[in-house]
Amino acid sequence: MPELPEVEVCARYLLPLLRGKAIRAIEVRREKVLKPTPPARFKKNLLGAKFLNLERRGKYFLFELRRKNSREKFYLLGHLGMTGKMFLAPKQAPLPKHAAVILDLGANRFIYEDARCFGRLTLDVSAVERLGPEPWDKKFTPEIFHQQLKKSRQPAKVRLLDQSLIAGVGNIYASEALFRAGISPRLVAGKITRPGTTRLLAAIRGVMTEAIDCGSTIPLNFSGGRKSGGLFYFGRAAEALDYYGERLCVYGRAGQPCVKCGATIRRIVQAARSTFFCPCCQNA
DNA sequence: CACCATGTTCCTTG
DNA sequence: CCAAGGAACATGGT
Repeated sequence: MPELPEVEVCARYLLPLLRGKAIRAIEVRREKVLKPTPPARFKKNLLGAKFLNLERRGKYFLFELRRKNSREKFYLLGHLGMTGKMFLAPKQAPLPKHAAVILDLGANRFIYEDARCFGRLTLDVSAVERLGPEPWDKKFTPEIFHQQLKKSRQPAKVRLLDQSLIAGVGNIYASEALFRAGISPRLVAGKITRPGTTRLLAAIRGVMTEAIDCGSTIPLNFSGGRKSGGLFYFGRAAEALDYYGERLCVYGRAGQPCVKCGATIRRIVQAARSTFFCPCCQNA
């Protein structure tokens, strides 16, 4: 479930477990996820390196490492794509079916698993350079947001998915933020009013913050994992949906009554992706 | 079998 | 050159 909040929650979980740990061995089962870094270079660079820090930028992880006998830091970029998971597990635990990369850290293994392999674990960090500001960036004011939106004739929902406009908004939270702001997903981005833009930015920040807070309260563990054996927070387990699904006002709720006005939530397709909204609350 | 899925990149079109 | 649209990527769940 990787949009900005899920990546943030995962980063907070991973950091204390990774910090100070050295990579003793590396197994790459799906070379595709390293792209464009060649597997040989990936291994050569990472083997023996130690994790110093982990930051999140948009939906990306930036792992900071340093090689043995070197003062020079370097970065590893991670992205979960649609189905990626990154977690630590005891060395004796069975590996998940779709383990793509396994890093031996001693007692534990860092496991990146990804059924669809849309994610990445790579030395090519260039993707973050193309990202727009973080939602909470003080310099990203409603005025600047409005200026950017004005240039576009795309529907508001589609515009929000552009990571170069604002980093981290994905298909779920785009619908949720527009609902909270009372803006129709079909409204042309350039026609969003100045007050609407202020509401939208506040709504994006609000839904993201609440999702992070919610995710942080979920007990992360491996033992409860069933088939995947991973963190149930990232899986399809009923518990995850209890925590996660019930917080969403419109996403995945087509045909159900709006929590605010009772009108029927609709599903439409925009840019080949589902959008959910309340036709009554989001008329602007 | 049909359809759906949390994302990004690349190619084409206008 | 730029904005926008759509396909591709690979697999699993319902």
